[in-house]
Amino acid sequence: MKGNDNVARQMPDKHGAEELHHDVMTGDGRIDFEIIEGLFFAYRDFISDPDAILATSGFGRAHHRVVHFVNREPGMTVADLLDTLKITKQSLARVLKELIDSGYIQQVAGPEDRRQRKLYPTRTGRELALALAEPQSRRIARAFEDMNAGDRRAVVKFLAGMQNAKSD
Amino acid sequence: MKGNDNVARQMPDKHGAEELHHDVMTGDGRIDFEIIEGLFFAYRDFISDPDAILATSGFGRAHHRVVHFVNREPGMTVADLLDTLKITKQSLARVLKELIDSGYIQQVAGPEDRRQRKLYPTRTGRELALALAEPQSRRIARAFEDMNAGDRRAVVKFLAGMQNAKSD
DNA sequence: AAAAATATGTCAATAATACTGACGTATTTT
DNA sequence: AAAATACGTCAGTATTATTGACATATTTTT
Repeated sequence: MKGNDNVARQMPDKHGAEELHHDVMTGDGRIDFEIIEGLFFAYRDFISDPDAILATSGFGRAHHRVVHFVNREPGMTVADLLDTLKITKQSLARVLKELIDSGYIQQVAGPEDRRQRKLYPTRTGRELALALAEPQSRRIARAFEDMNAGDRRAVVKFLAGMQNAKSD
Repeated sequence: MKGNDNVARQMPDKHGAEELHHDVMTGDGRIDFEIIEGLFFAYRDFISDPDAILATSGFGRAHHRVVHFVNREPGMTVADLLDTLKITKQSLARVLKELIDSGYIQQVAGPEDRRQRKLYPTRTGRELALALAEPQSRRIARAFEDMNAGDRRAVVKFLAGMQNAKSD
């Protein structure tokens, strides 16, 4: 009973007079599709660079994010990381454990508060983070190629403006 | 045998003289961390708006992307969609089927090539796409609030420059 | 007309990332 | 001593994605 019981061939208009939209959705100019789609495609391609590198080492995007932020803020705690990534403790657990077991990150008990695990990158962890950031940075440089300093400031301001207000 | 065999407490520096980086990764100024991180946070918060709406209707991000692009280009085929989303046919299949079964999208056999399934949004599908786009657009408008037309052009150009070259 | 290519669908198995809820342990604060 | 905190872990589940193989309808090529 396999195969292609291709509904469309039998009934191109199944529910009879169901109204279909053949016109492009414009939102009457009230929706900024240019930016919405620009962000989607930009981000899709932006993360494809590190994805290709990660695929060879058996890691995924979650590992990338962890190794990135630990390198950017050495000594950050697990709680800091959870807050930055906005994921749950359980989601982070496996990824972080794998990075520690593979020698990319190490934990050190907090000097004041010994309940905390302060996270630090090893030399290899630093190298990985840089290797992942490099193609992304090249892509960014290419995008800014013939733009001026004001243009760059506009982009930085825009990206900041897109973010939720910091809670702390 | 449960519980917390907290490695960090026993051996804060497990591999002995393993070098840890306590310094912030700067990339010697060769890596554009400001934009890399700006993009990450901006995108993370940008997709959190529709996520909240989708959660109530039992759909996920994949459904969002499909319903969005079908609305933006009614009559697109399955192949078009695969090319836009850069996912596999199998990944798309379930999501598309659910949207069709729920009455958000309909298929019509291609008038010239009857192998093709041309995809069209129903009225409900159009409404969903607009409802999802609205908070995103509001966020974008807020980000552009006190920026001028040139700033906006810079952002558009930047987002375009971040994308891979079109293959066709 | 037969063969090949194309567009799509489907089955099976699997992986990565994420979630909720509950509970355990070490440590610090009250 | 009790409560709160930081972290880890177990169990179960959901979503999104993957690869590979194969089926069907249709169109194009030979």
